Amino acid sequence: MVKVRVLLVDDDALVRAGLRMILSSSEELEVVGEAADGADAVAAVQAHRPDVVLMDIRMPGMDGITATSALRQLANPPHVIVLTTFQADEHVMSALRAGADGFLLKDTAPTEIINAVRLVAAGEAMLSPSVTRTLLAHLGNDETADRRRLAAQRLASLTDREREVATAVATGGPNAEIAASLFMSEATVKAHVSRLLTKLAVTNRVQIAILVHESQS
Amino acid sequence: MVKVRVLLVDDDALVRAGLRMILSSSEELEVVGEAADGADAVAAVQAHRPDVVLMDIRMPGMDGITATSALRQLANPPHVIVLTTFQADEHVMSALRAGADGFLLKDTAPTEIINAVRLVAAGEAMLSPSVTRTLLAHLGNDETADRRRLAAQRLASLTDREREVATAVATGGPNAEIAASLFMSEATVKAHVSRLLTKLAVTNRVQIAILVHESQS
DNA sequence: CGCCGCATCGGCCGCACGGCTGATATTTGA
DNA sequence: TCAAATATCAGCCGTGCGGCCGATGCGGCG
Repeated sequence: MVKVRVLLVDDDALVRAGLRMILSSSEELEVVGEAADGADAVAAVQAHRPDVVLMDIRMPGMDGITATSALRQLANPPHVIVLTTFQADEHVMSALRAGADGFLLKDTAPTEIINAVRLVAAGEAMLSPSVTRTLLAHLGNDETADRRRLAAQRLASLTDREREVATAVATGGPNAEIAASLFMSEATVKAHVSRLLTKLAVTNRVQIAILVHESQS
Repeated sequence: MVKVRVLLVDDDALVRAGLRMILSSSEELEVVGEAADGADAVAAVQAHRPDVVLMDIRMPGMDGITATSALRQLANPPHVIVLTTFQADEHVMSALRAGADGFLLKDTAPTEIINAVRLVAAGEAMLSPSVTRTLLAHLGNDETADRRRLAAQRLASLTDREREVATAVATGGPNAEIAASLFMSEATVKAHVSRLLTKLAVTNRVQIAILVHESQS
């Protein structure tokens, strides 16, 4: 059976040593290299062709997020697990968008880390529970979805024609263009927009556009 | 210590019995009721006020997804874990959008199920690894994400200050307000906006707002 | 029938927007 | 250290935006 090849990326040598200890306790894993920052990581990946990269976020030079993006650009990219102490929400989202297959907090139990590496190597994904929480929140549970519902609700009070004008406004075109696309006079567009502003209780067309876009997010 | 109150929703009595067995092996959990379809589930939730609902997707009558949506509308809604045999991608996404805090496959180990219930009761979230996989795929695959990346890319060519102005423009306020919030003169705001229009290759502030909002979706 | 909501258009007017030109610090980098 | 980029501000000016008033036609409803 071929071992899973792992690369450790962390600016702290102690952390790398600790991880190496943990991972080496599994027969199936093999640490094939280490790197201290993002740039090193890219080079090390090309040199050692690991299956999985354990990546810290906070590093001098190229940070873990950008490094992850860079790695995913490579041919035959490795799977990446982000391993960090904090879970600031933006980090979570940007790491996952950058193409990470895992996001673990450093207080994760050693056996869990090993398990995560094996899963990720097999093409699955693994997140710490609280990270999953953040992800789901961003997906549409909380305020994001509430804002969407609210926007949709306000737009619902409009007539069909008004809503057409609103979506046209949301494309960013000038009134003349909107008039043409909806087969009406520019004066009519202005009349509609005026009514939209009052009905939606906003002060200019930018906010109309925002509402429309929020309702469709 | 107060036990976590659990409600089982599945049209198959055998499955409910099995789950009851599994969960009752934990001291911290207490199955307070069962339901055989979505409508029953809503009624049972109102009757028993569970902390966590284990919800099957495929059920006669109201399915698990709609039931989940319905439950989240309630005051003091319970956490919902979807528990199903298949993991068709649309099911995963719509369940999570409906507000599920967990999504487990029925082949999940009993201890994992118990663990998931405890986590979810504590406000965390828990997904089976392969479900996480699909979720992440949907996060970075979509045309939505492509549009997001494109927008973000265009905004990346801006300077920090310009980006601040852009996000301020995206709030829909007039130039004077933007000037005040960023501690600069209105003339400077106009200068920045003009440069934004050229750099982003758009024709008016509405389109700036759209770009900003797309980049953050 | 008259009333009302909706969609359509026109004109007037003030103001915010956006283009253009040009000027002065400050910071960055070669 | 000097040039380039960036951030700051000013004035001018034309156009689009948005407020306001009013008019017409059309369909539904009591």
